[in-house]
Amino acid sequence: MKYHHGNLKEELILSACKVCELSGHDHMSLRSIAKEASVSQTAPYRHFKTKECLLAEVSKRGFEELTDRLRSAINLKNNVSTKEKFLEMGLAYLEFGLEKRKTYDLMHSPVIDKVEFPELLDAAQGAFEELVQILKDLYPGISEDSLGQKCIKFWALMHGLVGLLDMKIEPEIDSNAGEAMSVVKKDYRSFLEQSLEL
Amino acid sequence: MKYHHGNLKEELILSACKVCELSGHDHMSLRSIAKEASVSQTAPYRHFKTKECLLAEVSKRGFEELTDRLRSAINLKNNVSTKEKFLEMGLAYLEFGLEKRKTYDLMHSPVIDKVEFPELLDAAQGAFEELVQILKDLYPGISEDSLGQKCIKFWALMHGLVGLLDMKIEPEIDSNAGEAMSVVKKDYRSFLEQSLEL
DNA sequence: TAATAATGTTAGCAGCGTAAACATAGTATA
DNA sequence: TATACTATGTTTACGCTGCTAACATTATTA
Repeated sequence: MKYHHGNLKEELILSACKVCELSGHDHMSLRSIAKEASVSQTAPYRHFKTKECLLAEVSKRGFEELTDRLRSAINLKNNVSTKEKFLEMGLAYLEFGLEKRKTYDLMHSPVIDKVEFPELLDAAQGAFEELVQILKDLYPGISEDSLGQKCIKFWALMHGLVGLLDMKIEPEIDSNAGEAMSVVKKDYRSFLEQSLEL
Repeated sequence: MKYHHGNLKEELILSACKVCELSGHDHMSLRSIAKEASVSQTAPYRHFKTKECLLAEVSKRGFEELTDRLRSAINLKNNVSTKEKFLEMGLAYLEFGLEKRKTYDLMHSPVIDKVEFPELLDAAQGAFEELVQILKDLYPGISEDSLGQKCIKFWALMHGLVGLLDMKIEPEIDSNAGEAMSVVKKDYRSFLEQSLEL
């Protein structure tokens, strides 16, 4: 075991990602991350000014993975309609949010002040750009304002849905009727199709 | 100054609400709450088993206030259309989310495991019920499934919008075009109207 | 009136983020 | 090549945190 690790910064980020998805961001201590990387408690301070900086890096990785997933969803099949690609993108967003729930929470948590981390904003913008591009393809010649509105609407709906789908809170339509959420869960696709007015 | 406070539990909840909206839930310590209520650091433990229990109470109050606001928005004016009332309710939701942002965050934060606090779930259900009721008025004879979908769609959109409206992340449609979010901010009402298909 | 329960305080533990001082290894310069 | 410097690791320690235990005071009840 050498004194100098060689690649500790990257190792710490990976450990942090692991601990985050395992325990959730409000249960991850710098000490547990350091332990996961088999290094002393204060070693992270040689690579990150504060704990928040390390969390910001985890968050950034999250946005990068989300961007990748959205892009993949769009590009996977070539011989399908733009509308179909758009739907696939929506599903990819939901899947990411549900599979990597704890990371998704961190990405949207107020514990990281995004204003202080420009590269985090850039990573988030990356995901948005995928959306903007496909919306432009879907509605050729659309005005900037309409594009903006559609963009926001999609993003808000997806973000809200991730929260609701995972949440325990859900509207109880009727005491002895099925729960509203299960109706949605049964068929994301038709729900998306209707909600996004496709 | 008497030894026995008489109404400490309620006082602590109010102090906690105050500290929450002032500092955000990840910066509120039991000690600071106790100090705000001018009581010893461990006094809260006579009324709340853990810190989480106190936070759950704050969250519950949040849902109750939200419910009140939604109800008020619907009932304020009597001689307006159901559609108009529905729009007012949407605005009320957004206003609550933006005005009480820190509390809103706590209400949706994973730090409180909602499954462990049934009365918190009840409070959240209360808000949903306002929505369900007005949707039934708006679409008389609507099927349970459609009602469920509309319900989820509204809630997800509102929840997502609160996040986006407050967030620093937003889609950059074009480098030198206005930001998408400002388009929405300029006129919530018309955005809601369009997004909710009214 | 005496016992008991309820509700407050004080003292102290282990875990946390972080700073300071120190140790070791890799790099640049003489 | 010897030496200084920088980068990167460890140890130690501080103040803050949630929480428990032991104790003090007041309210309630037999």
